Amino acid sequence: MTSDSGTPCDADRPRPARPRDSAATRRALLAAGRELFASAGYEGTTVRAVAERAGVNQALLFRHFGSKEGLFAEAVTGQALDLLHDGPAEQVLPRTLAAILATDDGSADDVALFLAALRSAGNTDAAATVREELRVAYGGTLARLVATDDPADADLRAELALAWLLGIALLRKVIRSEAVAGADPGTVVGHVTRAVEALFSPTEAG
Amino acid sequence: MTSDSGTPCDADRPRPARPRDSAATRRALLAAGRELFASAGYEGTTVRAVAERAGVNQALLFRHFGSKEGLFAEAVTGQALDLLHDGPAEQVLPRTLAAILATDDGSADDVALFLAALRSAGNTDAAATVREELRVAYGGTLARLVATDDPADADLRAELALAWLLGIALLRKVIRSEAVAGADPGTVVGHVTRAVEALFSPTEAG
DNA sequence: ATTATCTATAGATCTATAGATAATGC
DNA sequence: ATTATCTATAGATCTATAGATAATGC
Repeated sequence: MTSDSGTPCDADRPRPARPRDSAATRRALLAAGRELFASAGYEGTTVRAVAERAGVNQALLFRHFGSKEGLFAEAVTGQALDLLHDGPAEQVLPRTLAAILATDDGSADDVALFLAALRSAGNTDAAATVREELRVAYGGTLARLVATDDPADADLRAELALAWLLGIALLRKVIRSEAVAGADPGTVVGHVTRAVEALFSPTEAG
Repeated sequence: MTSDSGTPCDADRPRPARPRDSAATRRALLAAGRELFASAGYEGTTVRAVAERAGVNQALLFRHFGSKEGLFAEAVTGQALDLLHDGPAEQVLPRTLAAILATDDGSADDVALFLAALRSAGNTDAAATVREELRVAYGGTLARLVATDDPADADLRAELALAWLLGIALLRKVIRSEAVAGADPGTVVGHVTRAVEALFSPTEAG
């Protein structure tokens, strides 16, 4: 039943001969990786899915990044720390929170690092590196906003605030709670800010 | 080099003939599943690893639970809601927090539900069910502690508190932050309680 | 001639099942 | 005779690689 000449069905084009653009291929793989890692985690993302989403042959992923871990590291590391330095340090928390609440599922660029860190089971070295980078950068910035003499206590309170950001991202993106997802972002920021002020202000005892 | 008779090496015992105890096998699989799902998530846990940890043949897992998802559902669902009802509702938050901070890696029984929900990539129906169950049960209990007239706002604030618990569990168990992991549990509970009081108390506007 | 892209497949998992073997209950 | 346990393996992935094919640069 296979006609010898022509065969106009889509299945056996002789290869569409993609435009030769190494840099664009690399960018496409990075973008696709960020999206999929963010939405499905490291283990839930296959290299085939990344390549398909990028519109690129699967073998090119290995040519460019060596391994799945290599792609993960380059795609995610350092990605969303932009948010941390994208304004005054005093407003890191509302700024990050707004980004978490604003992004839709299409391009989760800003919070990709958050979600990838959350959802990657973490047996991977690359995932552990990403999480550590996130923790140190955010924790350090937040710690300077805490009103206390005790450095250890400042670190603790800062990381408790970071934990809240992570948890809210989780509830919003993974658990998809309607209460959080459907709420007015301004209201959420207001509540969280008020509570974090209590967390960061001096305790009555000290 | 293989001796014909005897061969005292461990490798070819004729099968140790495990004690026949269907109920014990089932319990062992459930316990092993809880531990591994909690520490590695759904996708990071293989049925072989569960069976090995349970000291049970891998095929028995399917005999008892039908599938990996079946085991996950039975192992995790309804597991740690005990914590929710294990004392006065007013103290759900410090009680859960104390459990999150107290458990060591060996037997993460009480917070297994939290962690399994966190780390399972969620494409699984069973994982989504677990997360939803957790959200509804905790959210509902916490919402009754919020001082506000607006039900929608009470739900929102309650789930923000739940998000915090999830985030703290994440930072403690997955990211393994030393600041949170090494802190005195009482101190952590104090900080969080103080901030949540601000979150749950009436706003100045309303 | 060099370099990007694609084909085809090796090798290592992992879930799940069919059917053999051994222990208990009657 | 029934039921728990075990062996062995099918079938479907998934990562990674070796080497063929086609497009660009000189």
